[in-house]
Amino acid sequence: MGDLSDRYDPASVEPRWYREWESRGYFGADPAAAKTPYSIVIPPPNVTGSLHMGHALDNTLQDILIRYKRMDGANALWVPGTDHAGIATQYVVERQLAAEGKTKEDLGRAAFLARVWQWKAESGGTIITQLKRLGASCDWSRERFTMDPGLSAAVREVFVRLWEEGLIYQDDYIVNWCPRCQTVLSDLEVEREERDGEFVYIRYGPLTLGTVRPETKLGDTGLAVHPKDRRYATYVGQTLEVPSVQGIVSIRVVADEAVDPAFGTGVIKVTPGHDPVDFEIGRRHGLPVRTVIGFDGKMTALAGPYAGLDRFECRRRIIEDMQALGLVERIEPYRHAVGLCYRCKTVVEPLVSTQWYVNVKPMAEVALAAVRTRKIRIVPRSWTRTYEHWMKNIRPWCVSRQLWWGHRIPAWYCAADGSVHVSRTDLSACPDCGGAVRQDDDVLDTWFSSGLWPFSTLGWPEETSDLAVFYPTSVLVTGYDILFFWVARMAMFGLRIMGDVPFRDVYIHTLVRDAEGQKMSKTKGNVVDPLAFMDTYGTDAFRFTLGALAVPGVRDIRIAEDRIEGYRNFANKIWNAARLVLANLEGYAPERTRRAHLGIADRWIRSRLRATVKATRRALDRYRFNEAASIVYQFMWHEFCDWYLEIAKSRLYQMGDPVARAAAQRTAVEVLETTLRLLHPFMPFITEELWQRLPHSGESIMMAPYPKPARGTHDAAAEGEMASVIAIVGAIRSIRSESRIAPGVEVPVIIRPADAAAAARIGETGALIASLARARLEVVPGAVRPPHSAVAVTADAEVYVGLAGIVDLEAERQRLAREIERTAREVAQLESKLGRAEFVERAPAEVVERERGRLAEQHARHAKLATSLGALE
RNA sequence: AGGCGGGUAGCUCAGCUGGGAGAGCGCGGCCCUUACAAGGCCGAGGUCGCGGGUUCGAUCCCCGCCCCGCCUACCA
Repeated sequence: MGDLSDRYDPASVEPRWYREWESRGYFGADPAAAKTPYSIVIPPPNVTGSLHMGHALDNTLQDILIRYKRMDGANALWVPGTDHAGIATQYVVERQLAAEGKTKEDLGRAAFLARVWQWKAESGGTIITQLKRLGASCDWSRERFTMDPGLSAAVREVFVRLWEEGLIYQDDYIVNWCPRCQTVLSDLEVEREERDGEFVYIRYGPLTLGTVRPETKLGDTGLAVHPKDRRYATYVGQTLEVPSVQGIVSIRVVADEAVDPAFGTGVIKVTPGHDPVDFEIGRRHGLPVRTVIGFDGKMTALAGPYAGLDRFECRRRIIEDMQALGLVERIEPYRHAVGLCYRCKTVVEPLVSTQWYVNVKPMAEVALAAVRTRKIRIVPRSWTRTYEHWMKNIRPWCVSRQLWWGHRIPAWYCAADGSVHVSRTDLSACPDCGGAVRQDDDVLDTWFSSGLWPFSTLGWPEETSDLAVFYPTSVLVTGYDILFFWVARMAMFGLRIMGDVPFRDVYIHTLVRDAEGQKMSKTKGNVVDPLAFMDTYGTDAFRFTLGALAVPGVRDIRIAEDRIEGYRNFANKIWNAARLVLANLEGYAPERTRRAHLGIADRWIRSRLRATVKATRRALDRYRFNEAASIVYQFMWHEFCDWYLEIAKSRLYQMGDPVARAAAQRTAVEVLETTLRLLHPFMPFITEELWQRLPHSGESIMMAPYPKPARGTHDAAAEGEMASVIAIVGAIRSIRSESRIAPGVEVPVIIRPADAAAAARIGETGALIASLARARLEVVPGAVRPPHSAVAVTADAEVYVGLAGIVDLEAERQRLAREIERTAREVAQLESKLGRAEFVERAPAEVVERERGRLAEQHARHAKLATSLGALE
């Protein structure tokens, strides 16, 4: 085939094959198929988002697994889909409106939602197209969206059930409020950031206390000290009349364990309306909530003269006013953590309001047990601790959001009798009194619907065959950043609703950082676009890079461009190896060759292939993507290309010896074809393109069987002989290189085998050695070093390279001296080790034996080299 | 504060149950040898953070320390 260019051009191959696979229906799974099910649900990306590095890694790994299992005979299903991403999507559309000078209130709820749906229609296809570009073999006929009718029905069903079971309830509680987004945030949605602030010591009559939030003083309804703090015992229970910016105020002193007597003055002010700890203290002691900061982040009417001020402006003003009144004892600089909205980074305001909660505690216990009993296996296992810690300390999950985009809470309020009704169907009248009802304005936290993803996508609450066959899913692949947000919630919901784990394995991978190890973010401007990498280096090279970087561990990986370039070169290497093979297939007739015709190299590469197949499968089975990648890489490049093809070339060109040629052809084709299948999950496109051109059976590599270790191909003898060849050839090449012998010049070489067995081996492989080392070879048992020759010693031979007229005596002396020194060090080390009685007595016999063998070998080597050096004169 | 993880070749990192220190890139030398210069061959380069301990033997296990990350947290 002379029509292959000498460079692999991904752009001309990739789109063609993806279309082909898709149109032939290879991605689809059939629940009725009589095969072992293997299923994955995609972590749904934001519907209006675009592919970033994290997605690329996540989905490449999933595709590797699903392609591997599909080839390996499983009924493989990969369910794709997208998430409505409530707050994120709403935020984007709100910004679009702002650019037009409008707000969502200007549009009203219905029109705003229409606008979001429109935006979804416009941009929702982007990420799907990009996933296809990546080669993701998802079953697109099963694509889902969290706000599809079916999935919305699942959300409502779960909400109602949990309500009926008393696990969902409403509560007046202190929440994390984002004054900018105008919504409550779950604890997980609040980011912590260290900031410099001021610690202000304020006088409260006889007591002094420190605070970083003096403006909340206006909402104080108590003071608290530790119950065992003797300093303040006399004040506990008293109501103090203290001067303040609002005149004399009455304030009660309570004793509470939450106070740390060693911090500050040991006295705290209690502001139940604006601090979570204070809220709890207030509840314990019956202190009233006094809300002085509103949902807009401004001071309320209760703040008296400060009403209407921004909370931070109020802080400055109140400090000044207190200083004027002599109420400030001192101010110290103070660094502390503030809570920020994960979306817009606005400082979160703790506020009391009515919200919907899920009592996750009982579900968490079950989900915790599932991991402990290994019904869910977390890989790598180190994440189980983190998971356990979180599950054990879990608090009620606030699920209502004051947003418009999302699943509206299925609760209706009756204006007439004040009753609340949670219902599977929309209500138009109060079931109790028939009065008018109004649905709750809020929507559910995005993670509520994604928590149902493993079963809602398979059709639940309908009893579908998909659900019966593919649930629980086989593995969930995701980054550690959403272990709590998502993985833990799926575990809880799956066990509660389905009565079974949502997935058997969870493979947690790391995050992708830039080359400097920085987290990628739009604001930092260091976001690298995976599409650009695919354009420049090809999708296969990019995927292979991600696979090779996917180390089991918690250390984040850096995307390094030179690495991708290296694997681009790898793709090119494969391409050219295939070119060589394809160009020499004329008259290929595998049925006419027999095992007996196979040469050493043929047997060797087949034996190595077997080991490679075994190791690759083992690595993939354990989610060691990097190992699998490196094993195949090593084999393909450094064994198949560097040695086998180099050796096979001469036979492939040898039209005069059809038997030898056929054996080489057959081996080259079979090994290459198998390696392509082995590589396919990592590099789907190039492997398909080449596989199609090679002799093969079946219509596509992606539906061909994944290689299994071929029986009868393990060949210790051939591996031993090739190891000997490689060592001798390496020794000769090394001498050639150091002695500056031009590559074209043939050198005379005399080989002295170490023993009869070695002589036999080298007798078999002599011609091979000669051609690989460009040598005129003589095998002479008991040979002495000829004059003007350089010497090398391998495990089973002494090698004399004749350098008459070329050899530089002094250079050779130095080379030998270095070699001898190295060997002597080795010998000394081994001798001291073996000289210790404890080692010989207590180490396992095989270890001692191996060390003895090595010593003998090095000893002999040392002696031979020393002799040679002596003979140099 | 607690938890987790990292410190191995110039750079980025592997090193799975303790027993010969590896890869890629980079670097130096020689080669455009008809599959591939996105290539071939040869080579240099490491006190495995520091100090103890366990062990016949430690990059690996234990303790302490020094740096660097990350996550969780109601010290106002």
